[in-house]
Amino acid sequence: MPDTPAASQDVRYDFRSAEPRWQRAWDEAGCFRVPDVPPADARKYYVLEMFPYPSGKIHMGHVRNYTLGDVVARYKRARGHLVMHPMGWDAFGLPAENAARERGIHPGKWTYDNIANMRAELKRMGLSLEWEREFATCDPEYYGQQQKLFLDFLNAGLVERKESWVNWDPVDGTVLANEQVIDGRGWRSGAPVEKKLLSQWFLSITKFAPELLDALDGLDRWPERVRLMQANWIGRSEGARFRFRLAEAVGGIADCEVFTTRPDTLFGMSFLAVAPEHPLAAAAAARNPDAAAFIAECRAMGTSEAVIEQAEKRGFDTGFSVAHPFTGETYPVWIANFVLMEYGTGAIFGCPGHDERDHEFARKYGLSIIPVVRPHDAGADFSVAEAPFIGDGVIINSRFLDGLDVASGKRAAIAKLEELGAGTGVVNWRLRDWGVSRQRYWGCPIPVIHCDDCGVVPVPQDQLPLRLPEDVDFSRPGNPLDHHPSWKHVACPRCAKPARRETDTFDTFVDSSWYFARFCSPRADVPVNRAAVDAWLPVDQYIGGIEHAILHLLYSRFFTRAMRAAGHLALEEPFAGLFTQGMVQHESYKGADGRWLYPEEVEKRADGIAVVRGTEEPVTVGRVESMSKSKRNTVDPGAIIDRYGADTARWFILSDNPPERDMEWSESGVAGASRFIQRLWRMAQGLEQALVEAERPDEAAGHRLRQAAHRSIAAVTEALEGFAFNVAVARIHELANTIADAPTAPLAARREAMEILLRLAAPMMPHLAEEIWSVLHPAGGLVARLPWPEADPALLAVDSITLAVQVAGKLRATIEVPVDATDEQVFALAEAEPNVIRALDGRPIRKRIHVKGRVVNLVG
RNA sequence: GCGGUCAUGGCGGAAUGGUAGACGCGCUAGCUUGAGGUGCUAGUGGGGGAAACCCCGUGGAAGUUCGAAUCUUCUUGACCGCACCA
Repeated sequence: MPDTPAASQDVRYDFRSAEPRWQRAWDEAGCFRVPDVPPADARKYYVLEMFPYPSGKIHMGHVRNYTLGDVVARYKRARGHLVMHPMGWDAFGLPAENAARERGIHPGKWTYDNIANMRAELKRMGLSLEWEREFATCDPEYYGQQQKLFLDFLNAGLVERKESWVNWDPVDGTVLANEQVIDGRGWRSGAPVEKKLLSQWFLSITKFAPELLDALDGLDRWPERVRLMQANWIGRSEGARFRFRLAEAVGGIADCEVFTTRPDTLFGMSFLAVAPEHPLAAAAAARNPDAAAFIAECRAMGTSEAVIEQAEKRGFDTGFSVAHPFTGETYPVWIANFVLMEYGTGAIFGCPGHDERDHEFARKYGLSIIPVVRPHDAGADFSVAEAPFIGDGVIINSRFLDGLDVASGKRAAIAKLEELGAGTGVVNWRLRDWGVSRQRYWGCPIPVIHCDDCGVVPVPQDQLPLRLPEDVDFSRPGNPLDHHPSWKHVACPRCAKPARRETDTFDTFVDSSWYFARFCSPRADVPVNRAAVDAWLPVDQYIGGIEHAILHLLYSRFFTRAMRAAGHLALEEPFAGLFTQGMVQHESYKGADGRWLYPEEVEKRADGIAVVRGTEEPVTVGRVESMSKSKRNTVDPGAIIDRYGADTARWFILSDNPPERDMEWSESGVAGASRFIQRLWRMAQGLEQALVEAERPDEAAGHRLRQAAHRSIAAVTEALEGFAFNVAVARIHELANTIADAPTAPLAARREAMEILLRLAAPMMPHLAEEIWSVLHPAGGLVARLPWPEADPALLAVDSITLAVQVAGKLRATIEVPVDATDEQVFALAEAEPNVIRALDGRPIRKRIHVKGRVVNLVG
């Protein structure tokens, strides 16, 4: 619509006053509140975005994540669902302790101050969140319930205490996660990391390994690649587990068990290798200082250095030997750095002819390489001397296996092993139990007490929550809980003798493994109110970053099953639908001296040259990459909302590209979104007045406008259903263009089209929708309460359509035909088109194709 | 190495096997407005043509089909995940 004089461009939409006003209105009307236990006839819908870590400020990734979730929540609400959309904080973790060490702020104060900041920032986005359900995982009310859950799991036999190898930082006196080990050194202390055997708590996730794998097939609203990543992580493999008898027992060890997926190649064996942590290696070390030195070297390597060393396979010949279960021949036992204690049995038989690692190892140490599988198409020159052969083929040099293919060779070898009582066919899993002990302060205390007489004793239920002490000292390295003067000293609940509290706290992944369930009844004095979780779970749509594709989601799936085993819910899968969003990226900039510059420090001049704002210093524009503080290519959401408003930020972030892909945040893109918001505001001016209709309003144009508006309903609905928010945005742009192009249509039609547009756009730009709606309907309610618009079928019906006419598959013309036109009518029209006649060039038509509503193709 | 995803104008992208490039950004020209981020109109894949139109075009090569961005095979490249998993 061309601007009328009354709606000139000085009419600006004042988002600064409107946005807070509508946020208050939604809040006061309680638009987003739902009961813990919904009415029986309610169509529930649970929308959840991965809750944030309270780092202090929200970033663009949060804006994208929460905007996506909010569109879903608002849309589903309009579709008549009872929508739960809660928010909370993943509030335990190391950064709070770092702040305490570096700046002397208590982790609790640091965390809650950050939460207050970020809550205010999120509220400015106008998200349809139910803040009444908010909690932080560091609230004792939350972690106390987590402690109860842990004790329930302990009772249910899902918790174990066992020794495990950890990355140990000898300077900080703490265990490091793999990602905290950089080049073999502690990320904070810089000290070489050691492998250390510690007694730790484990959750028995492996008990559910088959179920966790099989259930992936049913998660049909999860991205395929996430399911694949989980399947790989769980890592099921079929093979055989069997024993080699040692030629001579050492240190009381008489045999050595191995796991293999290739029992068919057993006759190609040339050595046996064990991990440096294997008992046989220890036995060798006890007799031979050189073996001990080799093992110590492997251990000092740490987990991360192993990556650097991965090319080099190293081994140590123990001098022990084992007997082949089929032939009785003896083979040497090596300690090898490439054998993992954690996988299988920590021991393998080496078959250099048909395994790359074994091949490399055998060549390095001059061990024999025997071919036992020959490719089906092998020529006379077949050899495994240079490279191993991994594929399928015919088994050779293998006595009773000769002539079989690989698959039947495996079966035959396993049958023989079982017959000999040497071993058995097994399924092996890559997944390991989940070690949850962390030697840290800012985490949920593990509620057990160690008593010299009674062993491990659970903290009694009436003493939960077991709170963290407030008075802790961060000036010393190590775990403040451990060196707290009094906290860990307690009487044993069972025998009343002096005992010690567990001073480890939980891995923070534990906190986030059940928060989605807690949201259903966040104030309950049990972990979850059964009626609430039965009604609300599963989460219908979960939205978050792909970086959590494995651990967080797998742990949550495990927790759901563990909670079921403990009787807290009846569910198998926590997240029925999962959407993984892409990252937010930005150009990076460097000044003349190579320093990184923030986007706001850079000015792009009209001549296309970038300079440091206010100077002549040239700026190098770098790659578009994920926003990171180190590269300073970040944009502060708060600043964007200050300048453009929340609706603009939301609209741009949705419009740029499909949400699963990485997006580029660009200044021009935001400016464009802002212009569109202002344009809609201008277009709405005057529509509220009961103006005298323009002379002779164009009823036909009005009808066409109405048809377009009602078709938009179907188009936008389809786009939103498919998470194609960028397409939904495009459809709304089209409708706006159509309205603007119909200035002669009757006011009522233009107003109806505008109202439809607003309601379709409302999930994405909720404030502007309310603002315009309130002008058009001064006494009307909130758009947030309106149902989704419904298209009038009469307006969707069309009486004629445009058909493409092809000649031999090439477009030559378009024709207008009645929708119910017969083939004969369509062909007659098509063949009369001058351009079609010319393209046929006098050739008779050999074939006529008419696909109703789509195309006509004539082949001459 | 194994597994997976993707490839369309200057850019982001759209397209149930049926008019490729919707919509936006950017750009060009004109008109307006007026000095701090405007508004309007027209155009904008490449080539040819005054025009009507024609030819080419969805990383590359082949195939299936009346018809392929879409399906199949091969190939190239980018990205992601796992990675000594026996």
